Amino acid sequence: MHKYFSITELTREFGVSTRTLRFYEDEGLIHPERRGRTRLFRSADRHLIKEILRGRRLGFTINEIREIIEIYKGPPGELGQLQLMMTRVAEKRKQLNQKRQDIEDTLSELDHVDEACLARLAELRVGS
Amino acid sequence: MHKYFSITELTREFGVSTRTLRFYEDEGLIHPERRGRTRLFRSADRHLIKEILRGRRLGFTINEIREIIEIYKGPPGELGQLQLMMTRVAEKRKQLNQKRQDIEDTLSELDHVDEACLARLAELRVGS
DNA sequence: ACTTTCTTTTACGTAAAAGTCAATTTATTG
DNA sequence: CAATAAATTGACTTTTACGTAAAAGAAAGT
Repeated sequence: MHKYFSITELTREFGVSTRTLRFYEDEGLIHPERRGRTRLFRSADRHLIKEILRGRRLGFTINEIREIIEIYKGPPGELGQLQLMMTRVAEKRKQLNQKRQDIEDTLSELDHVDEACLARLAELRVGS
Repeated sequence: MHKYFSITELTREFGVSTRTLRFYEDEGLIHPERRGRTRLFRSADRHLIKEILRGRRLGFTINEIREIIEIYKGPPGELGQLQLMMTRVAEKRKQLNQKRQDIEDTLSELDHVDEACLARLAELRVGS
């Protein structure tokens, strides 16, 4: 039952360097345990790394990723904090919707390009 | 019929600095005309800027954006080039689909957070 | 015990994408 | 036409997100 992951295990799984994982720790995004000086990653850390890399693929900065991770930490007890959090969630959702729209637009332009390519191919085959 | 846009007009429209637009020109992404030394942007440039910023929001690098823009320039005549281009289109589509999946995943996690917040709010209102 | 492999810390380096500043030019307008 | 505003280039700086190298401690196989 493999309780811990080593750093290289995770670098191999996710295709990142040890430097990157240590950097994320420095940034306070993950908090692996220690045996002596060696880092021991648990599956919670592993899951967080997934989230981080997902954010990275979407072009979020480390700070934005940090915000998202903070959000995941679950709802706080106090009313004011709750309302603040819901505002933040709405904000992130807005950013994500914008990105989604950007993706749809780009994909549809790629579709046009593809069609144009196919048309040109057909022409070539006929031997224009 | 407003044939040209000035640089500041476009910086205002898109919320970027003049330095940024000049940077994109240096990178060969846009090619505004010149009257003397002053840049004159046409709507084609304006449209390109939109594409660039869209790519930027999605976390593409300048080089990746350049690739996308190259793709938009329309299908080439020669067969080999055509096939190469279709490969590139497929590649970009793959990246975009990954990003879209990332967005869906993140949005659905935000939904969970939101629900948790609402639940907690309800509790508070009852006065737990 | 020896070697190999992993891991650590510390510190400096770097590429990308602009920001900032200074010194000019050019354009506009009262 | 002098003044002011807007635009230019060029050089230097900054921020982000790591890369890389050095030096050394620890673990594991032979």
